[in-house]
Amino acid sequence: MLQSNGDKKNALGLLLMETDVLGRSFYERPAIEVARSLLGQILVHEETAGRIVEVEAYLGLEDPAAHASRGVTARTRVLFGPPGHAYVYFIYGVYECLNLVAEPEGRPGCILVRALEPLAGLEVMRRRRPKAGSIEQLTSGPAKLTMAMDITRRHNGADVTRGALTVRSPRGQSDFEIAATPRIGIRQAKEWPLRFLIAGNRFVSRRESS
DNA sequence: CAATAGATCATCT
DNA sequence: GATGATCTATTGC
Repeated sequence: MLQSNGDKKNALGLLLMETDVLGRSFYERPAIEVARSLLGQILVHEETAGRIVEVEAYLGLEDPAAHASRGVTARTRVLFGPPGHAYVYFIYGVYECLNLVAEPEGRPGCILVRALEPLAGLEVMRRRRPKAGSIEQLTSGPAKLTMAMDITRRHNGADVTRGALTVRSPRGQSDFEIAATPRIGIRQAKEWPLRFLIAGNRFVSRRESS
């Protein structure tokens, strides 16, 4: 969209002016509801920002694909804590993925943020992801977006209703259709339609799915 | 295009 | 000791 350096710096400032940080009550709801509501919201970390276009809901003990399904461990502790906090886990010895904790304290539902539409700090994102050949590839995957926005395990447990890492809501109305599909990359509960995305958006991690 | 292998380590069995 | 909520490069059609 915006091309010059000056404009890009402005892009983040404008974004902050036009959005409000989502509070605790937003997250203190069933995970599926929070997942759908997160679409179209803006993830902000330092000088970078992106619009959430794809998420997955993970439930509790009843969801065999969820990390929380085996109860409280050192890793899953934050999932059982209060909502509105980040759960960042390390996977495949290489990557980190960002989740947002939902549901009232004691219930471990969470939302995996799978793809963003880059809105601010594109220059920085490109530098952090030199292998991305196009803007579409910058943040179109759960580990791509954490790399592009420098979200790491140091954010595990961070409160996203305040501080450096936040989710913000645009004031205007958003108008888009939500598609639901099975979740990606799991072995258990493969068919559950808990992946939600903005229909037709070109920044989602996969075009087609079934 | 689609399929697959390799990277590489925290976490849990 | 095996496995994984992924990405990338490479191979093969």
